[in-house]
Amino acid sequence: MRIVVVPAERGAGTLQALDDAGQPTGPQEHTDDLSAAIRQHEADRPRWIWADTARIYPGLLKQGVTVQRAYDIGLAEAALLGYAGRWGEPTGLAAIWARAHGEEPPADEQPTPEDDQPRLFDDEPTNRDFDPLEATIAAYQAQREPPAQPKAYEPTQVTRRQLDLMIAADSAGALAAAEMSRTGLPWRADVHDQILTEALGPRPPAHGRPTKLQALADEVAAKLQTPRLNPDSAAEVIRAFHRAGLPLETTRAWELKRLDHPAVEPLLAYKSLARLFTANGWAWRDAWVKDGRFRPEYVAAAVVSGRWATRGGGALQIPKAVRAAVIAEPGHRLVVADAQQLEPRVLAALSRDDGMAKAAAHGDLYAALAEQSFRGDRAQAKVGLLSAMYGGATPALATLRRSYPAALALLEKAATTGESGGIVRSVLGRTCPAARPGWDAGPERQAMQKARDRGRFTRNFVIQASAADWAAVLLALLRTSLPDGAELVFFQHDEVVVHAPTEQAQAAADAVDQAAVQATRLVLGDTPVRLLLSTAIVESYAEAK
DNA sequence: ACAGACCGCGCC
DNA sequence: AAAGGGCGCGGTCTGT
Repeated sequence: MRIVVVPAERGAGTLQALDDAGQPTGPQEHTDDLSAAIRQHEADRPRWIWADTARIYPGLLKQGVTVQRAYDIGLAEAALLGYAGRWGEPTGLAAIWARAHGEEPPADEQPTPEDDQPRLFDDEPTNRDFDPLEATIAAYQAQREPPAQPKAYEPTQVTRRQLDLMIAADSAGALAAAEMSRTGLPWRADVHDQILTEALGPRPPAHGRPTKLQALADEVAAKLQTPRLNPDSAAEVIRAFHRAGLPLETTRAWELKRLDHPAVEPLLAYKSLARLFTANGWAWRDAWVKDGRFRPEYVAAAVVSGRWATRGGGALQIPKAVRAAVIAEPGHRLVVADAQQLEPRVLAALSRDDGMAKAAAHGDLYAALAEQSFRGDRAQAKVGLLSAMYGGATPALATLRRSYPAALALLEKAATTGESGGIVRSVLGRTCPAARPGWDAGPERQAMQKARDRGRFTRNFVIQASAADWAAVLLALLRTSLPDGAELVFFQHDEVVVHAPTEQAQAAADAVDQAAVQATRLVLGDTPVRLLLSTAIVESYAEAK
């Protein structure tokens, strides 16, 4: 069963059931208390169809209402327009929302009548009779039609089933994102404080530097014989090293490491601690940790590759150094599960490269590659393959091309497609943005540079986006299969953390394993490649891996 | 004084 | 071993 939801002001709204064909069935239901109405219907486990989960669901959660299944018209639209090669086109969706709330839609989101391309919102009226429920239903129905194909280029065949799986996973992801933003990641302020104090010294007064940081800054200044040197200023640091007779283009850590100078070691130590202090120090905690939980705002499918983003708190970059502060609450455990070597395994499955699939059929893909082709040199195999997926060049590249021709051909085809302005897709049909007209304009050198840049992007996109497909499906499956009391508290590209009552932790870990098996089958089909998840049941996040 | 570009680094 | 993909954030730098 499907029910369309259109919220109105002050918690009111309208519901309309749809049949399997997407046609309205039964009467419209107007309610002053949308949360209560949804709570009541949720007993039948409908799929809720609405314009924008991120704008509707947090309010429901606040009222204590959770739902199992949703269809997010906005995410579906982004996916379908992208698939049709029409990334970023303005559509009628914002207008539906705005008009439902009595607002004028922003000018840049108003449909452009002179655009003669078929729209997903063909019939959106511009008069005052506008009916947001009708428009929402029309948008949903339009999305059930087969999507248009891009005229210029069709990179891979994707079935409607695959697109629908992507939309379902994105929609479930949006639910999970709202839930996780509300739940938050358990965070022990006292443990965090110990970590900071040990590394930096006691918390300094506002605008002050911690003692250990100041000591390192002084040491760097002394060893470069530059009083009052600001180690945060790249320009000052470079000038100081030049005065010392040492060449330096940038202040990146790897470049500094090549220099033989007594200031290098304290400078690197300063950079590392300064990063901890500014990015995850006391001020960060004041801003983001409340009542024992770190609550960032998660945004599902926000990246063009389908990866999630977060806003605020840098939740996808929690450094290893502070993960010890993530501790399960009393009577609970953290189930930390991460997909090992996800991207190379996805490459092996997508390319159906026999040799690489063989290496990916067991535990350590890089070690197997090393045995097969690199005289046991695992580091060379790993760096070589990662570099090939990112568009770098290593001595290992020639060997990889010879030993794993299908895998390398997939990457190189994606790269050349991008270089010539084409688009590429993930396994479920997530499509990279089209090159803008004139994207490679300019002098030849510059044009070549832009082509190479786009080639590296599309080369990586097919892998990163397909890995994101897999992870999104995994999360969608896991979200509804966790045991009672277990909650998703963190998701980071290829890793999930579940907070569960101790007696349910093993069941939660089993649910993760099952979700991974199912996600592999749904996304990658019949493949010898194993997508391994390591699950650890721990008290502290730092104990995992 | 402020805004936006750029850098560098954390995570994947 | 090379310095390749994606992101968010806090710092400096630059232009107004």
